[in-house]
Amino acid sequence: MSPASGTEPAPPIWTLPPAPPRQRALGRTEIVAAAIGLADDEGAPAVTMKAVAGRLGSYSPMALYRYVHSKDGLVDLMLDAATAAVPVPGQPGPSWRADLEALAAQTRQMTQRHPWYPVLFHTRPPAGPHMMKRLEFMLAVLTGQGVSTASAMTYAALIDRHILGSGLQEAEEARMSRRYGLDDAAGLAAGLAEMHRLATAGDFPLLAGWLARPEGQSPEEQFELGLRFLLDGITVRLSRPRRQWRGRRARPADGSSRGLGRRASG
Amino acid sequence: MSPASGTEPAPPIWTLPPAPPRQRALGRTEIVAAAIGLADDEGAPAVTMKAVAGRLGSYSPMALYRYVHSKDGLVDLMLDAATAAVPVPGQPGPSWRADLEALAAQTRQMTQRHPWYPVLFHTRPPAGPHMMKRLEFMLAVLTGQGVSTASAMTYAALIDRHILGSGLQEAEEARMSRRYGLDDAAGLAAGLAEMHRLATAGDFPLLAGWLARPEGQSPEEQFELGLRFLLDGITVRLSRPRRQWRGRRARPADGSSRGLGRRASG
DNA sequence: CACGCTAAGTTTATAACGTAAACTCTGCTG
DNA sequence: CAGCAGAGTTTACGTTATAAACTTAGCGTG
Repeated sequence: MSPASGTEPAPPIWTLPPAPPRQRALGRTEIVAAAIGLADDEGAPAVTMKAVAGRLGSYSPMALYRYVHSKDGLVDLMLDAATAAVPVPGQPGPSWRADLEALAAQTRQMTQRHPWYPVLFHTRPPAGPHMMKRLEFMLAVLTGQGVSTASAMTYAALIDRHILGSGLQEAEEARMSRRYGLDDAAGLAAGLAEMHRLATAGDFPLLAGWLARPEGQSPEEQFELGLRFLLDGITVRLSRPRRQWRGRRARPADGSSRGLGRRASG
Repeated sequence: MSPASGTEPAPPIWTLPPAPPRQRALGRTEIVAAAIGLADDEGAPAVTMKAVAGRLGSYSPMALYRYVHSKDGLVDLMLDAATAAVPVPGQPGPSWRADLEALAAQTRQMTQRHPWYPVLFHTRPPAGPHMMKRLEFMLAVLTGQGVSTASAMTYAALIDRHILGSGLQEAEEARMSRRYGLDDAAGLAAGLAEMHRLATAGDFPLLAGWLARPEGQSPEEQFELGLRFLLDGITVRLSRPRRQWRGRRARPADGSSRGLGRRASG
């Protein structure tokens, strides 16, 4: 690199960066933000250590390890950071249903901002602090209506399953749209036509008919409908109290003691 | 390899395999069966081309490519083969609800035999012939009650979302149990205790209380409950017909025409 | 019988991934 | 000034999927 006898003049100093500001540039929050931005832009599989480091400047992939310990650690941080963005009230409000509807809507909006969330969620244990806070709120809302914590756990799990399942499905569709380029009409219609061909070949008239003109509820309507079904079901259970005035004593007959590793957060 | 001047005698011929029966040993079905067995035993990430080839005998990973074209192709075949194992009646029976309950139960049993199924399902487009057959049956059952194909699509999607979501959650728990060795008490309790510590540290009393004695509905009860909620919701919609005597003409006001890439199978 | 074609598998090579271990700076402090 | 610690890089290794070239077995045909 030394210009010992080169014909080129030495490059003017001021064209080079004035000095690498060697003062703890990197940090957990920056790294996680870069990873989230990358996942937002290009999807979950685009999150590689190299790509995240590159997005932060001219860093080597190994530079991240000092801060996030491993890729799984980075994913955990991403998930909890995204969860932190869904607002959770400090206390349940007057209407338990409104509370859960609002939380569900906020969570869904988060998964729409971060389509990778449902994809990565199921690859890691859900033990982040913000996930816990969110779950605690759901439990508070439900136990406030007199059900046991165990039942509240079940209801929360059903709701989160629906939210994440919806997001997962839409994330997959988005992924396929991306694969076939950004112009929908071209490749997407081709894939649809191929499916239609298979459906008619297999003698599936209803499916083929739908594929020929695929109309129906929007993802949004579908989400709302499923959520309504679940909340309606919970309503029935709440209005049929098993013990009078929200009895505090344990109810061992409520459910078997199985399901040790159960989890329910999102 | 020639025993030119070695002191060892030439190995007796009959200790060596008599002759490689070079007559089309491999085939799609064998490969897919091996991959499914591997995934059943060791989980979805254990399915690598090398491992599958090894399970079939002393094959090179590249031997599979002639038959399955790529790993994604192999996964597609695995998914459809597993789907083929859930029995689908040729015609809807007298009770639509019994039909859907039976199909859901059979599907769930399949996902319990193949915990990798929900994991891999969301990585591939659901266009396999047996998936289509299964979906066609659900559509037949529901449209037989007078709803449009579009609405039937929505209901089917909600049910499958619940089935696969349940399986996904349980698959994750199984994965964690495997990671911490097979003896539950040792590592699993430690992980639980760690979560409990975090919950108390974060001031989440309800969650901490539950973690201290984690009891509640079994996964089976949870699944049944969620399914009941969904079917109850669908029941309400069915018993409130929007058109008299299952009108055949299209109902464009049923839902917006959005949701082009929608899919609903399982 | 010799020839060559084709199907079936293997070998080799490449690019990308996560990450352990060793190394190289830089700036501060005793 | 010595050296120490923190920040980042380089190098290296084991995996993964898979393209491309090569090898071998068996069959049919001149």
